[in-house]
Amino acid sequence: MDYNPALPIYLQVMTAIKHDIVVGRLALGEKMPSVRDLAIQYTINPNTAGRVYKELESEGVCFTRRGMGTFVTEEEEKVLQMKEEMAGDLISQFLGGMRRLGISREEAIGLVARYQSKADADGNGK
Amino acid sequence: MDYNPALPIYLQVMTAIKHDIVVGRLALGEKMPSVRDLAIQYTINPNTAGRVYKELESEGVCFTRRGMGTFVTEEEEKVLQMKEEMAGDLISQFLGGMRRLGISREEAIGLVARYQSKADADGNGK
Amino acid sequence: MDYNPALPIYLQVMTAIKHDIVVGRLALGEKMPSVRDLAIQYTINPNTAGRVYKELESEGVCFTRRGMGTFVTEEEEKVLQMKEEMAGDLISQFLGGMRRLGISREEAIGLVARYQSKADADGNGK
Amino acid sequence: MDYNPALPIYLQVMTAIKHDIVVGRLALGEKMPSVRDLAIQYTINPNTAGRVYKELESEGVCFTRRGMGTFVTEEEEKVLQMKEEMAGDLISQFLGGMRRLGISREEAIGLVARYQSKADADGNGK
DNA sequence: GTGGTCTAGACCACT
DNA sequence: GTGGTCTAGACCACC
Repeated sequence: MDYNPALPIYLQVMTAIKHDIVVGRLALGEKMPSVRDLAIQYTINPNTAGRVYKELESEGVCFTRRGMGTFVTEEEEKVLQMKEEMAGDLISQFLGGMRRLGISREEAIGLVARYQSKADADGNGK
Repeated sequence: MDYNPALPIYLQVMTAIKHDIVVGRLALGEKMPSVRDLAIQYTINPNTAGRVYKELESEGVCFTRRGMGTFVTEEEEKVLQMKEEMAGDLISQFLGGMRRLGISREEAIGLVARYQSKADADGNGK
Repeated sequence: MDYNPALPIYLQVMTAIKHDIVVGRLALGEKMPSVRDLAIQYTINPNTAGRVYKELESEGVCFTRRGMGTFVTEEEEKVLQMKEEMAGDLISQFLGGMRRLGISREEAIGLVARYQSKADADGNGK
Repeated sequence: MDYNPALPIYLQVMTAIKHDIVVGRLALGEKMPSVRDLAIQYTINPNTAGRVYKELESEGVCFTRRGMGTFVTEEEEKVLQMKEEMAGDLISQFLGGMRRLGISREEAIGLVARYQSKADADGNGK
């Protein structure tokens, strides 16, 4: 994983973990890596890893049991909410960019519906 | 303007200028700031500013006359092409993010159509 | 190498390298000197050497891999095209000079066919 | 007229004048501009203009009569010789360039015979 | 005044 | 080690 130096690393790791939960790579209630393992896995400082879990817990994304470890929340509701929030961020960013290009929401929707990526459109990679 | 350290400054300035052209803040054929003024305006080195214009020219976005200055292209066609390209990039990035959340294009379109920004919900029209 | 002050150095070095490729002193796909070595070899600034490679790459003459180096293109087609282009430039310049002397293309061809260099006439084969 | 800083100006002016003679813009025996007028015409120093005539005279291209001025040679033979010499230089330079591209004289002749300039070949200027 | 080129020296990311 | 970017400051040619 490579980090955007403009953003705090702990935020970027939080986002990556939320992704894992939303798409099911981390199941509801599943045990998450130890702080030390998380630090190794993301090549970050153990202190930073600890902060990641602390912030995620404050958002209700996970909870910790002393001596047991950290676990993904068991509330499906919460996961749906996360998904909506992350999707909302994407949409907001997308519509903002389109607006800056002078493109309305309706036009944007039409464009998304018709969108063909370059790779799809033509058969060659160049 | 604050720069994303993950991207070359000259690319970010190029994008900002393209935006200005696409939305008409810079008109077709209009004289653009001198290399030195651009450097001041974006707080970059005159060399970097020169590179911005050179790269933009190689993309056909502007043209330059020695001793006269740099000018926005006079081909409206080119501006439309730029707009499409920039919109395409936004869509690609948007759909990629949604796919990573496990959301299909069709679902994404539905979400965009129903999307209400926080600001809108609060009654803030801006 | 001594440079013609009337032409940008980077263009002259580009031409020299293209010559090397066209006549096979630099083979298809072969690794080219590093930017720093090129700078030493041609007694130019590393920045200028980098520009040479960048411009050559934009012409499709070479390609570059980060951390690996710069390599001659692997497309023989491209080399043939370069050769034709460089020959075309020579011919254009030659015919232009002849025309300025009031000599037609047909006459020029006849002169070339009968041409004996001073060195040849003296029996010097080089 | 713009001068190539790599070559002495007086040589460049000499070449320009020889051109004028070879193509007949300056006729056999015609009076040439005074040293002062030549200096103005080519925006060079009068000393340099004097040197131009001195060198041309030493080559037999012109002759001077005290109190009368400088005149183009009256020997048609000489003009032919100049033309041949200048054409020979062009041919030598041309064949040298071709040889450096690995192209023989015979091939070069074929290319010249078939040569179509870009402008001639296609009807558009771009 | 305009853009174009060059040098010097620095820091970065990738291998 | 590789190329890529950026700054600083200089000189040039053109208008």
